[in-house]
Amino acid sequence: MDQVLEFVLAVKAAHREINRRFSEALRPLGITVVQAEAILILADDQPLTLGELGTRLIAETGNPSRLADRLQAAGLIHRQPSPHDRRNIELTLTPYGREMATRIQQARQPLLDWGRTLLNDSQFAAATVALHRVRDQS
Amino acid sequence: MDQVLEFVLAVKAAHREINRRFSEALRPLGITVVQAEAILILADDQPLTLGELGTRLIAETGNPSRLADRLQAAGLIHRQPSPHDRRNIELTLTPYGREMATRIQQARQPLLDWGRTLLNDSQFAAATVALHRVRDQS
DNA sequence: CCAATATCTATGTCATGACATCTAATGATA
DNA sequence: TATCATTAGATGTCATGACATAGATATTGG
Repeated sequence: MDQVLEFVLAVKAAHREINRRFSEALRPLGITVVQAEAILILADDQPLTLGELGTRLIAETGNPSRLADRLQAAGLIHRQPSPHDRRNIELTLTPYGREMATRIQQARQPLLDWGRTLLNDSQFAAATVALHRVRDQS
Repeated sequence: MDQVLEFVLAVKAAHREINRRFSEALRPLGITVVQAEAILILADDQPLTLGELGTRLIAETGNPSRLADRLQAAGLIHRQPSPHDRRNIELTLTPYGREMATRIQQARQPLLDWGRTLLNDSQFAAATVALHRVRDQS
């Protein structure tokens, strides 16, 4: 088969498998993969606006309004209009959200350890560079 | 950042970019990426049951019943219970579906050409092997 | 042959991505 | 200043993935 097509299928399959494993690890926490990613992003850098969060989630279009709805409903984040520009909504973690961030990291660690057994350093570096080419080279 | 995490993010970003470009190329045809993949799979190997199609689409769980609904509603496929085992539904392309397969391949070709400029043969091979590791190495 | 089990598909639900459109708030320009 | 354009977010719609469950059909074991 065409080499490019094989690569594309491999990207798709790897993405699925990664999400499947992460989702499984998160099941005891009662949150989804995307919700976990959002919480970790906020734990690392607060406050963020909805648009900034969307960019970091690599969700290109639209804004994660509804994702924020669910995180807020679950008591994980606060949502507050910025005093400087009331169009901006600033998101911050609640105490429960910060606790959840810790639990997510704990749940994720075995996956990262597993991942590290798959490839050696130079293989990871090469694969990551190759994947970045898809986005960067316009 | 952790090397595994970088790799994971790169997989996600590459997958998004690939889908974005393919979706854009397909817009004139009025079908989605997954619909196009299903049609190409059927064009290559008919008839297929829903389960077999699901496997080839790398959609691990569930079955693409609703995808088939839409393809059928669009006049692209036929859906017929297998005479040997009436639990199986055999999918085949209609003449319109076969014509669509050709148009999809034409729309996809520029993307494959673009893809080939991103990496050389050995880079593609190495990246594909690395990605397969994620699925194969349990 | 019958009952239990397994398999395949359909369907309901939820979260998400992509897209379009709408509103509120801000900024820019005549 | 008044109007228009821009920006951020909210919301509606559709297709999909993941998951659970139900119904129809086959298979298997007694």
